[in-house]
This record gives sequence, C-alpha cells and structure tokens, in this order.
Amino acid sequence: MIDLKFLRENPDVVRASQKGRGEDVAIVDKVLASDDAKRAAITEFEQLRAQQNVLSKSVGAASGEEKVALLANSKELAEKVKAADAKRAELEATALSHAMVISNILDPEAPIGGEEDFVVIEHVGTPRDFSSAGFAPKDHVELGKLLGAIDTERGAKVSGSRSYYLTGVGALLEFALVNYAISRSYYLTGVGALLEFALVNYAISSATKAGFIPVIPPVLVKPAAMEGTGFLGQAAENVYHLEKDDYYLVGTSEVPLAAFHMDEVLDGAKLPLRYAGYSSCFRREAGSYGKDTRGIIRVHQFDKVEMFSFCKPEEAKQEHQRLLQWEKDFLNAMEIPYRVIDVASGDLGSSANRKFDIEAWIPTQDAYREVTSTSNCTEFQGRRLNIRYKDSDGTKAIATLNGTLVAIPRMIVAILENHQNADGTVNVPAALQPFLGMTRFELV
RNA sequence: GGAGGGCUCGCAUAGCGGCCGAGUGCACCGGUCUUGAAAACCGGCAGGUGAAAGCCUCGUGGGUUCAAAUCCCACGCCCUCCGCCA
Repeated sequence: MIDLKFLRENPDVVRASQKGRGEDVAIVDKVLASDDAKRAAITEFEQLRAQQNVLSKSVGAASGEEKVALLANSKELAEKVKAADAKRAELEATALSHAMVISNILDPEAPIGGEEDFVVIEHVGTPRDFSSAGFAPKDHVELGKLLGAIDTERGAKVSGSRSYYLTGVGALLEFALVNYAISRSYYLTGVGALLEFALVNYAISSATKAGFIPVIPPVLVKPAAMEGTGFLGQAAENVYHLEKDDYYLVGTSEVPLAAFHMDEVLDGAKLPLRYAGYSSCFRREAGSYGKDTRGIIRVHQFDKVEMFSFCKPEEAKQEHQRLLQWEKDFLNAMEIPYRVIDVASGDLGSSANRKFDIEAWIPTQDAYREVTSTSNCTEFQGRRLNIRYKDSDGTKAIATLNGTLVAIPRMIVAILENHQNADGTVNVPAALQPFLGMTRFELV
C-alpha cells in the first residue's frame, strides 16, 4: 500500500503516477477525502475516550450518592464513545479500501506508456545464425523429446496441459542450474538450505550411478493418478485437494512416478525400470494433532527423493530387497544409527503387500523414528493404473515398488542431532562434504 | 480428532474488575566509587500514532461493564498426553 502521509503531502506525484500507469486518477481525491473523514473521526473518538477515562477513574474513587450520579454520567458517555468508535471503525475501513486501490508510485525513470512503449537498455550477445550453420533449429519440445529431457505428453496425461516431467538430463540440468545459482549466492547462515541441496545431490548422483533415471515430476496431478496409486482410500483425508480445478497435491512423488507409465505397455526386456523422483510433498496431517508439533519431524510440505521401480511380478520380492539396500546405503553414508523394521499388516498402505521401514536414532527423543519406507505393491497399482509389460509370454500386469531415498527434513533432524558437538556445531558426514564444500557447520 | 496447561515491557516472573501501561529479578545504557574491572550504590530502560494534549497496544478478534491484563466467547501459537505418517 502507498504511504498515506506521502499522499497527503504529494497528491500530485500520486496523480501523475496513476496517470502514467493508465489507472484511475480520481481515486486520489477520493482517498484524500476518506482519509480526512477518518482522521476527524479518530480525533473525535479519542477526545470522547479521554473524557471517559477521566470520568471512569473518578467513579472508582467516589462512593455513595456521588458515585450514583457519576455512574449515570458515565453511562451516557459510554454510549457516545461506543457510537464514535463504531463510526471511526467504519470510516477507517472505508479509507483503507480506497487506499488499497492505488498502485505503487512509479519510479520517475520508468518509461511511460503501454506494452509497446518499452525502452531497450542494451543488447548482449549475438543471436546465432542457424542458416549459415546449415540447419533449422528445433524447438525445446522436440529437443526435449530427442534428449529424453522433457516429457510434456506424459505430463499432460497425469496432470493436464501445461504440465511436464523433467527426466534424465533434463532433471540433471535442473539440479545443475540450482547448484550453480546457489553456489553464487553462498553464505553461511544458509546451511539448512545447502544441506538440502547436498542431500539431494548425493541422493541423485548415487541413484543415477545405480541406474535410476532422475525425474522431476509434477506435484499437481489429476484424480486418476491419485486413485490409481491408492491414495484416495483411507489416506484421502491426508491429501490436499484443489476443488476449483479438481487437482490433487501429491503427498509423495510415488504418485506421479507410478502414473508416468499409466495406460502403457512396457517392453519386458527393459525391466526393471527405475526412477528417482525429486519433488515437494504435501500432507494435511489430519488426525495427527498435538503429535510432533515441535520442529520439522512432521510438516505439511517437505522435499523428498523417492525411488520407484517397475518390474516383473516374479522379481518384485528381490527388487524390494534392493530398494531396502539402497536406503540402508544412504543411512550408512550419513553415519546415522538406525534399525530396519518389517511393518505389521495393520500398518501397511492399501497398495502395499509388504513394507520395510528404516528408523533413525533420534537422541533427544531417545527413540528410533521413521525416516524411510519401502513398499512392494506387486501388481496392485499396475492394474489400477493400467500399466502392463509385454514379453514372449504375452502381456501382463506389471509390479511396482517404491522406497524413500531421502526425506529431507527428517534426515536433517537425524544429521544435526546425531552429529552435533558440545558447542552446537555439527560435523558433516564425509559423504556430504564434497557436496557442501565444508566439514562442519559453524555457529552463526 | 480428543484431553489438559500456557501466551504480560529483551529474558524470567508478579498481577485483587478501578490505586495497572503494569511490580520484581536478570540483561542492557548512563553515573558515583576504582589505576582499570568486578561488586556496591544512584538513575534510566516497551512500542505505535499524533504538532501537542492525548489515544491505542498485556497472543488475535469479539463480548459483558461506567471501567478489562483481570470476567465470557471464538481463533491462533506453544507445551504435555492418547488413535494415523517420510
């Protein structure tokens, strides 16, 4: 909002600014008038209030008949104060609503005019001459497809138009851009954010080495993806739903990763197909009130690198063990004590037929807390999402499995608490040091 | 989703409906003393708005009352305990 004092003192500047923007100039006088009315009402109210304060004090001090008389006076005055206060509130609201209409005051150096009236400040670089190079440039959509970098078709399938997956070098390019940008604005108090980038980079680079295709998926998906992965059953109350558009915010990239191949028949010879998705995750946490409200153990939004496998049903059990092993490798690299549990039946998600959780030791809670989870969904999701594979035996439903490689906030909790020193500094696990460029987090 | 406790001037606390915009301790600032420091002692010490008088602010918003930090209602946040998640 603009500064009303400035407006009072420089109405012409504001008028000129409004005019330059092509916006309502008359509003300036409207605001001035309502501001005057407001200020008069405030003064009136404050004077009455001052009287009331004085009178009130004398009521407290008085007694007997004198008090009765004063009370009658006070009562009358209280009515006036109330009326004046109501008037003040009303005029204040009016003045505010008028003032909110005015746009920010233009920098006098900003060019005046419409979209066409921009001023070119400089040209940098020379547009490349493709014709002399002898070929016509392809657009980014075509290149993205050729490089396996951008997938707008599957984006549309899962999340509608204007949605996309970044896959392979596309995802790597995003990480590189982020890292380059971040490395240029490095400062020590940002170690929290840096730790996230380091964890993600470490996770993605190890997953890539293990043959996972890195993916940055959409986090906004259509109902089919949510339904197909089994999140609209019991888990529905934990899901954010955008009613106006009938989109869902995913609670895990498992959803867009599974739906990536929705309604497709995959080549059996290329299985298992493994993806490592990095995305924000959104959870309503309904029904968890009062639990873990402290800190970042349980939050509405967090980032996570999730592993996802498509494989033949007969290989699913083995694949499940592999996912678990990668999770253990990660925890080992973070040098954090943990335990692995075989989750009991009543605690399985609706899509899973078996689930292993890794729980990291959290010293201040004197407990192991869940940091990763890997589920074998066998062909359950595959059927719901209509994903099949074809080999010499014919076309069959595919098995899917998922596992957390790293859920950022909980891993940050585990690292900070387990690797802290007496003075509050924190040692960085060796595996992250190359990604962070430091061996210890210092006090700010 | 449910039960209980809390939210007051940087921190910690006190606060009977009027004598409370608010006491005390610590911290902080200035001074006395001291070669210097500590200690002790003296003084100061919340913010907004307004030219000023004044008005407003005790988590936020309503209400009761002549008068609310104090009573009532709603909400927010924090803490403790039970059924779900990375």
